[in-house]
Amino acid sequence: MTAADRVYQIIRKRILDGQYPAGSYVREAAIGQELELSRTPIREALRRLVSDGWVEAIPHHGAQVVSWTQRDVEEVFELRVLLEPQVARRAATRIERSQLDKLESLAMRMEALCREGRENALEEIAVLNDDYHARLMAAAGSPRLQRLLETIVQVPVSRRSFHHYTRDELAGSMHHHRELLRALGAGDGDWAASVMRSHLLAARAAQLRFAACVEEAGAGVASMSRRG
Amino acid sequence: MTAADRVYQIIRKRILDGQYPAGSYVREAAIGQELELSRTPIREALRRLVSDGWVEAIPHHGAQVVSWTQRDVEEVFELRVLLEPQVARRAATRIERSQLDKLESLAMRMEALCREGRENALEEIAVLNDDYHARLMAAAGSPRLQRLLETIVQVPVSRRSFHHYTRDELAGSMHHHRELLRALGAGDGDWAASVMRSHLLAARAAQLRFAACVEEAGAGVASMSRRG
DNA sequence: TCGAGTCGAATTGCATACAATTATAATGCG
DNA sequence: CGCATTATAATTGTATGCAATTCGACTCGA
Repeated sequence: MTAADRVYQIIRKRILDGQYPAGSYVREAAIGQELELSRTPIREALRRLVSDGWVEAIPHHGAQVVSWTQRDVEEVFELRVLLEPQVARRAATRIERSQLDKLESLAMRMEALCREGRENALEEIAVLNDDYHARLMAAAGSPRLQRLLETIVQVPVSRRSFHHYTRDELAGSMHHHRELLRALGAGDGDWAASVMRSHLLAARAAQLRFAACVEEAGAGVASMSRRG
Repeated sequence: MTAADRVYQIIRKRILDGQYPAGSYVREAAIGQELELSRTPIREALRRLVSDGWVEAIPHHGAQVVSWTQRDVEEVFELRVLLEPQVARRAATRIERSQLDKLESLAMRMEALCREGRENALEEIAVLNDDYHARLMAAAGSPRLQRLLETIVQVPVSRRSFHHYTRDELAGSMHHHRELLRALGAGDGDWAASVMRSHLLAARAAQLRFAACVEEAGAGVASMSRRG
């Protein structure tokens, strides 16, 4: 692995974590100095981040971390609703027993964390959930579909719909994982795709509810500041 | 526009034209010398080509032009059948009169070329066809969907399904363009999506037929060379 | 006081030189 | 004669220096 690869992952992680907030500039010289590297590998990493849609390159001015509007979030959901059911459909006729077992184990661990209801259980569930979807994608056996989704679904943690779920919605999500396993086990692509679609539409609904809530609060704050 | 941008377009064009055949290596030094540039902008262009899936970067060895297998072609069709109907669906409720007129003009010119049946009419039709689809995409108003498709649909000319159409299939394709215009004019997303789907499935069928033909010919040649 | 123009600082874009790595081919050994 | 090993050449990976461009602040004029 080259230095540029490492820098790429470091910067991406910082964007995801919110360490580099939306709208801020990622300076080649600053990062190079911090990581004790020249600007060259930093530049390469930034160009990759540009093509992956994480930052926007403004000629001769810098690399700006992209801002996510509600419209962007909706656009991503629209694409996921198109593509991810296809992942499930393909996986249904291709997945092997061992992979299916692994998915089941992940589902079980998520359910356990869900029941437990600890403090930062959500974060752990999110990690397992990512693993679940990644393995499903691998089972689908379509490198292009995988690449497309990988460039799309990655979203800053602050935007993860997971964190806006009610207790019921979280339980429903766990149920989807289970049902998807049954559909996969039955080799039923239509069923699998349908479950995945429901899974995503549920997530979208939760996100929309959250966005409306934020919108209202924002309006409230705005009007208050206007009054003040 | 920077030098790296120009290099990117030059190399991509050469890959499309078959000037850089699949499997060959694109050397930084060679292109730099030819274009009288240093390796730096060449490198940037190559990295972009890698993320766009045109070449494969082999660490410390070079950038290799990707080879398209029949499986790759099928994968691309599968994705297009998912995504492009959505383009049509979105466009149906968003397109404006002026854009619609422009599409109609393009469709007319393609039909004229088709009737004319000149020697290299196919090439001209292909250009107009690309324009038609690009404008439709613009009318859909989804930058992400556009980016996704742009990175997917570009395919070396030698692979364009257009060139494998029978006369009837070409006429059918023209008819699809017309029907899509009617659907868009009616603002009917379902209709538009359905027409686009047919359009793509027809293209896929033509490509499959062509592939089978090549396969057979290849087998024949192979057996002949075995005999010889 | 406001606006236009100009100058300067900051940042990226590109060229060049060097280091690291890998494939290849020659060579020595079994 | 075949295989492993090593040396070499070719290529990419990285560092550094300079050029080009842009943005912002300051000055000058109305």
